[in-house]
Amino acid sequence: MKIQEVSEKYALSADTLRYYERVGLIPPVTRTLSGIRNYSELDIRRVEFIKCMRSAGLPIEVLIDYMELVQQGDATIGARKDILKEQREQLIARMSEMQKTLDILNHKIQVYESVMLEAEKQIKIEE
Amino acid sequence: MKIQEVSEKYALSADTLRYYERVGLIPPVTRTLSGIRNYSELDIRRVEFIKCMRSAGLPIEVLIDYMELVQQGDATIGARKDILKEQREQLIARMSEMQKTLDILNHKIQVYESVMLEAEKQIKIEE
DNA sequence: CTAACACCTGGAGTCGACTCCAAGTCAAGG
DNA sequence: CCTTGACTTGGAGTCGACTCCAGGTGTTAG
Repeated sequence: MKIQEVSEKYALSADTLRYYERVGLIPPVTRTLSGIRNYSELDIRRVEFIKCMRSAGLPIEVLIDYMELVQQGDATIGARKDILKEQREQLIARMSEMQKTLDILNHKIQVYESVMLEAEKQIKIEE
Repeated sequence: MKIQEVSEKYALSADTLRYYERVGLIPPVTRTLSGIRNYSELDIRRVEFIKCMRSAGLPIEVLIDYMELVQQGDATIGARKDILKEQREQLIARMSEMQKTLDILNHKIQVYESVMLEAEKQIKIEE
């Protein structure tokens, strides 16, 4: 799979895919003889994983550290688990912040809605 | 309430509070005669609201637009509601992305955990 | 009255995460 | 063979959201 296909499939720009590889978020992708990226199944699974983690806001630096450990093999499983657990806690914290905000948004929208209904009634009375 | 107290109470730096005011996220704060910010109840409620919205990732630009409408009075209630509804949709979308990621994190952590348990057993057998 | 410390402003700097560009190479159709 | 369009690299630029700084003013404890 060439870079543009991957880009389209995962809604990540080709520039972003190259950037991810450059900074070590994704290990070097398979290439054709002439040097063009040719994403393998494994490369694509990595892109998918990184996209998912990024979309939840995990910082690039943390993911670089994690992917480095993955490259180093099974001896690093403990360290990897620690990273993921830490990120899970932070993710849960962010989600609960967001839930609070969502509740407030819902409440405000509801208030606006009823204010608008009142205003409409008022107009009807005046008619 | 002086800026430092507000800063401590809401865990926002004094610089950030001034920045929010400068860009219009918060309308000009009450001042003492000598020009020092003296946050009123209302000012503080605004800080609280903005902090909450920002912590859920609502963009500053959107919040500036919203706060501008708030300043313009009741005629803008419809427009405000539209903004909030739009932001609510985006928030829900982000949260569901995060839930997916959380599921994957949980799964990965669980796999690592069982891999580590297996390794331990292996060591026991070898002993 | 002065030292020390919080506050002020305008503007510049930083940081994370891309995003764009120039200048060159490669692949496929006519 | 030549053109056209996708690919390559290294490096610079952008964007959102702060964060810091210099140079000055206000305030309060001793």
